[in-house]
Amino acid sequence: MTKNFQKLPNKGETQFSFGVGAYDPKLVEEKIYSIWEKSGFFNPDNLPAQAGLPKAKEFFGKAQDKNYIIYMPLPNVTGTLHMGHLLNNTLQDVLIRYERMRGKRALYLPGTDHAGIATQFVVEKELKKEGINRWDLGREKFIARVWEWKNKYGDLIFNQLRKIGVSADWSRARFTMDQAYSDDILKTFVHYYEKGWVYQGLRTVNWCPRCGTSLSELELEYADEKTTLYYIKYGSFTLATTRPETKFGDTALAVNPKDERYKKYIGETIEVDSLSTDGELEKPEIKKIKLQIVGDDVVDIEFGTGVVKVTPAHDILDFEIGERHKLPMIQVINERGRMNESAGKYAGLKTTEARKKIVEDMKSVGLLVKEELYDHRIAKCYRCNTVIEPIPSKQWFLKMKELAKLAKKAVENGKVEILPKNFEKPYFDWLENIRDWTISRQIWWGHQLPVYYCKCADCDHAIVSLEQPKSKCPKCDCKEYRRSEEVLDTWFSSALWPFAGLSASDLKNYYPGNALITARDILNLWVARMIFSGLEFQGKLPFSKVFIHGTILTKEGKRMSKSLGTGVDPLKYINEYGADATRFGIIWQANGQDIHWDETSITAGRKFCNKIWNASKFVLSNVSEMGKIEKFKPTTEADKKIIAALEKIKISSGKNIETFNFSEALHEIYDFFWHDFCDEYLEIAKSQLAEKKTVETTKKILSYAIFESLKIIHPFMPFVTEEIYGILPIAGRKLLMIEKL
RNA sequence: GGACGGUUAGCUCAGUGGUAGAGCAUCGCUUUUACACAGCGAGGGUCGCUGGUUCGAUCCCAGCACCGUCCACCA
Repeated sequence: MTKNFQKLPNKGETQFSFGVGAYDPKLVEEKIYSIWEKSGFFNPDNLPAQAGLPKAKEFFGKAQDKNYIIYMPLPNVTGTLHMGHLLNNTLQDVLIRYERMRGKRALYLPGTDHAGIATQFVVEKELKKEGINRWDLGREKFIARVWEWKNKYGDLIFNQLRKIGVSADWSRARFTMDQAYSDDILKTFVHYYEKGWVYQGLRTVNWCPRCGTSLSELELEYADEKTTLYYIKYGSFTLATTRPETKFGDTALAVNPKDERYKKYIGETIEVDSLSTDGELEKPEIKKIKLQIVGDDVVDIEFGTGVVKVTPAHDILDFEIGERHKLPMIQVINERGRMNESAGKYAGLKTTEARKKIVEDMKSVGLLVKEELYDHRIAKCYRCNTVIEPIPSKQWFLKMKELAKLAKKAVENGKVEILPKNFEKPYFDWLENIRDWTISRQIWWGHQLPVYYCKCADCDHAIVSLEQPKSKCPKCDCKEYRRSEEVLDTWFSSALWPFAGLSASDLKNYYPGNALITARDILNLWVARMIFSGLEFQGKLPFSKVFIHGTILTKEGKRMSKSLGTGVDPLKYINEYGADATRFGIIWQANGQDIHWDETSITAGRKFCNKIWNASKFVLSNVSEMGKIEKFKPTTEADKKIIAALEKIKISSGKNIETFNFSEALHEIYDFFWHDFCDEYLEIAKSQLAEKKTVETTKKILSYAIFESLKIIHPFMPFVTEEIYGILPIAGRKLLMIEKL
C-alpha cells in the first residue's frame, strides 16, 4: 500500500493501493498526522518550502478578514484527555479545518494552564510518598520540583490531542507561566490596582485547611450530607445551628425584622448562659456572655426557630451581617482547621472533635434543647475535597462592579452572542449578584503578587509595584521590603488567554477572535472573565460568539467523574476504533443536549470509515485517472440526482458547521454518502459503466463526487479522508486539509 | 428554594399540527465486478400522565409525575 502522498505516482499510472479488507486506522493515523505536522500548514503564517505545496499568500490571500482564530480552552498541565476534551477539541478542530479549507488563515491556538492548586496538589502527593511535605522542602526547592514535574508531564495532553487529529499550531503553544505571559499578568494586577479596583482586606473567606489557601466561591464543590441540626438555648431564645463549635465566636443573635415574635428585641443586648471555655476539659461549666440582637433581612423566619447566631469570623453570610451591623469578629478556628486559643480549653481540637465535645458538654449543663437530622450541603475544596472552613484572612480582592457591568453589557447589546441563548440567564445571574473576586492564594505555585511589604515589625505596609521599591516606606520610613509570598488565582491568568497568549504581531493580526467553543461549567469562571478582560485591556471583545456544547454524562445520565469511577477514557476508543470513528461517535451524539454517552455510535463511525474506504476503492478501480476534477454535466437521471444531492449537501453542511450544528451536519453528510451515493448511485454506476454511451460521464461523476465528498467529510474524519486523497490519482495533489471547500 | 433541560422503538437519540425516524441491537434472505464493519427486506412505539385548544395533538396551552444539570446566604 502506498501511504505517502509525496511518493505517489503521477497521473496516468494505475494505482490499487487499498489492499484487501477493512480500513485499518492503525496503519494510517500516526503517519498522516506526521505528514500534516511536517507540512507546516497548522501554522497559517509559516509554510515550508515544500515541493508541490502552494505558497501561503496564494492560498490564503492577505485580507484581514481571512484571519480566523480559535482559542483552545487551556488544559491544565495536570490534565489528561477525558471525554470533555474529546468533544470540545473535536468540535473546534472541525471548525478550524472547515475554515482552513474555506480559504481562511486559520489558527488554532494551543496552550496549557499552570493550574495553581491542582498542580501543587499533584506534586504534594508525590512528596507525600517520599514522606515529606512542601514546608520541609521550602518554597524555592518546591517550585523547582513543580517545574520539573511540569517539564516532564505538562505536555502529555498535547500528544493526546494529536492522536485525535487536532490541527493546532503547536509552534505557538504557550504556557501561562511563560515569561511574557507572566509579565502581562503582573501588569494587569498593577493596572487594576492603579484604577483602585484591587484592594487588600481582612474578610472571612473560604479556606481550605489542607491546601492552606483561600478559594473563590467558584472553586468550591458541594456534597449533600446528613448533618445534625442542634437546637441550643441562648437565654430565652432557642436557635438551630449545624456548627455549635463556632459558638465561642458568636457576637450577636439575628432575627428577621418582620418576625412578629422577635422584632421587639432588636437592638437589645442580652446576657445569656453559655458554655465556658475556662477550667478543665472534663468539667463543663457555664459562663454568662453578652450578645446583642440585630435585625437582618437574610434571616429566614421559617427556618429553625427564626433566630440565628452570628459568627462573623466563621461564616461568610455572618461576616456580611457583621459588616452591616458593625459587629466584632472573634476567630476561634485557625488555618489548619483546629480550635485556637480563643476557644480556651478546647484549643487544639479539630473542628469535628470540638463539635462532638462541645455538644456533649452543652448536654451536660443543659444548654442543648434537641437534635434533629438535617440534609445539608457541605462546601469542599474542588481539588482535594477537604471540607472548607470559612476563616478571617487578609486577602487581595478585585472589585467586580465595573468589570461585571462591561461583561453584562457585551451580551446585552449582542456584541457577544451566547448560544444556546438560554445560557445567557445564568451568565447574567452571576454578574448581577457578583461579589468581589478573591484573587490571592496562599499556595506557592503560581504568579507571585507584585506586592511588597515593609519589613518592619508592626508596619507591614503594602506597596504594589512591578519592581522592588527603592523609596522609603511612607508609613514608617523603613527601606526594606519583602515580596509577597502569595500568588494569584489561576483563573486570573486564564482570563487573559485570548491576548496574553499572542505575540505582538499575532495580536495585531488575529485579535479579536471568532467563536469560543466551551462547556457550560466554565461560563462564569472563565468566559465572563475573558470578556471583561478583553474589553478592559484591548478595548475589543475577544470573540463574538460563545458556543456552549453539551456535557458528557454516563449512559445512565450521571456525571462522569474520576472519583466516582464513572469516567471513560477516550484513548481507549482511539486505540480500538481509530480517531475518525471516535470523532464521528462523539459528534454524532452531540446535538446540543447533554450527552448520555453511548459508545455504539463509535461503531457507526467505524463502519462509516470503512464505507468511505470501500466506496473510494470502487471508484479507483473504475477510474484510472483523475485529471482535472471538475463539475461535469450530468446526463442520466441518476447522474442528475446525485449531483443535485451533492450540491445541496455542500451548502447545508457548511451552513450547519457555521451555526454550530455539528451533529446535524454529520448526520446529513452520512445520509448523503451512505444512501444517496453508495446505495443508489454506485449501484447504478455499475451498469452505466458497462454502457458505452454513459461510461465516460459516469467516470467523471464518480471522480467528482468522491473528491467533493472527501472534502466535505474531512473536517469530521480527517485521517481516513486524507489517506484516501493520497491514494487517488489526483492531478496536482497537495494535501486534502488545504483543498478548497 | 430558584432557573434551565429532559421524558418518542430493547439502548442512545432526531423529528413534525395531518398515516412516526436514525444509529446500535434483533430476525430473514443474499456471497451480485467497493464494502458481511455489506446489500435487500422484516419485526418492534396508544411519542411520561391528565385535561384543554383544534376537523385533527407526539408536536400548541395548563396542570401533574418522574429524571437530570446548574444556581442560591436556610444558619
